[in-house]
Amino acid sequence: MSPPLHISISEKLRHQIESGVYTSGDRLPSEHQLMETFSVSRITARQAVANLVSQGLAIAYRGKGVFVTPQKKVTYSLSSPLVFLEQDMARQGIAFSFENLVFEPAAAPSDAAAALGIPKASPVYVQKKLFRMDGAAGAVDLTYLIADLGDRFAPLLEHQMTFPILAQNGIPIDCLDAVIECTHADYDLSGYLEVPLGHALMVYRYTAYSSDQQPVLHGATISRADRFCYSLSTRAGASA
Amino acid sequence: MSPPLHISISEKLRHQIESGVYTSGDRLPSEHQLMETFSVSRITARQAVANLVSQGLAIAYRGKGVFVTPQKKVTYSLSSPLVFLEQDMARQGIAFSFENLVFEPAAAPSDAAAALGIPKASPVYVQKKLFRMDGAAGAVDLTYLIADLGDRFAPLLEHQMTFPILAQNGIPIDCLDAVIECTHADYDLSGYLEVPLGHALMVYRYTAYSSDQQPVLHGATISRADRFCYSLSTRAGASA
DNA sequence: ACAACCAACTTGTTATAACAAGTGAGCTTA
DNA sequence: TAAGCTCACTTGTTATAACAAGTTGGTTGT
Repeated sequence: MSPPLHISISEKLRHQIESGVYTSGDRLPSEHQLMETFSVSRITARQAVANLVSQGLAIAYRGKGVFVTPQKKVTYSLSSPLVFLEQDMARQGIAFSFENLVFEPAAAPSDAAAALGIPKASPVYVQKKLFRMDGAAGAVDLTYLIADLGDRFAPLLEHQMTFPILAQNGIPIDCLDAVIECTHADYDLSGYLEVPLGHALMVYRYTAYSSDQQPVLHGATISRADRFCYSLSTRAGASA
Repeated sequence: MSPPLHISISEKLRHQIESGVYTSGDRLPSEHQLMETFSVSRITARQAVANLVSQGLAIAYRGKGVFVTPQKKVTYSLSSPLVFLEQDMARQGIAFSFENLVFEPAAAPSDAAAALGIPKASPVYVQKKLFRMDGAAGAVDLTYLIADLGDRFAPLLEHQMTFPILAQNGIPIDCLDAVIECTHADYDLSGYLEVPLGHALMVYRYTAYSSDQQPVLHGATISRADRFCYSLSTRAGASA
């Protein structure tokens, strides 16, 4: 009838977080404190905390403690007219910064090649960016299918917004195909994205086409599922 | 340098799943077998399995064992022209069934009321459906903002697809606002959806408008994040 | 004053142990 | 034959214990 102890403790802490006893960034009681407060073993206290961490409500740092994760989500609007992540955040007035990690000619990854309809390992440009906004971090992987990109405006793409730069250079993005899915952080991502292993991630994968229906780039925006959500609208004058 | 034992074991099992040693529905080695195979304690073996379960790669049943979750995801296309879940699955040739749980007049829930722009607790119709497709289950909560729904075609909505029934009765759905986010199963949902506590869920929330821009209904489609994904396209003749 | 060290805290990993509880096969009994 | 029981196996929960490893602040020594 009664739930396991670790669930009860989790729920108690969750309610305290939701009711404001602990707010964004606060330190939760240490495992030792939970042991004494609830008269349980460390395993049980640990499992209670693990429940919160696995759901993204808190994050643990070895040597420091367990801290409440900000609960507010950043909404990325996918509605027409198409805007890239940077633009949409600017429109919403959310502080946004990104850091270029990689920008170089490379052989097309197999998934991007398939999406772009080109042979695997075709020559493309690959860009990797980290972005930060409102305390949350994410990653963007881009695969550009533009032959002479390097000579023309590659340097611009390293430091400026992708879509406007493309448009200014005669390649306006007209439409795209996209998939939104949820995956989990694996060992490849930990550190790179500061996401605990096993944490849920939102992945937004898209293929962008120019106005003549030719594929231009393939992208993946990877973000923490507890900090990001996506919105779309088919209404005429919508701007939510 | 070397990762913790339980991570190594998780990875080994994950690779075995991905390489086909264990496929959809197969039983993984029991905790006792893992203890002997890898010469570790039960805690470590358990933690290795817990990693897989928390990522949705496997699901554990007490008394039976741990079984591989189907990895294939069902894609729900949100592209224009608007189609409801049932229709899109039928179009893709995926076996689909739903079960009506609740259909009754009720006071509008606060979130639906806010989305529909009506006072809280206004009279509405509330419907709850469970659906099954391709081995996955999900739930649909609908809040209808139609005053004389009961007298006209309410019974039809219990057993047939929502959008066509609305259209046939003079209420064609023209456009919608939607948000896609990822949450986690809490105690309310376990059992109801056969989702383990803490499991990631995809939530698709939308407000549907008729052709005269009046809100008609508010809905939420809740599904397992490891079994569902959403796609959209702004291309003209797209049908992916 | 400053650097180095250390002690006390934190979470992370792992072992051993026991009991609870759900499942299923096989045996026993009516 | 059929119902019911038992036993072996499964995962779930919890306790105690020890060490590893990262952080922080205070103390000590130069």
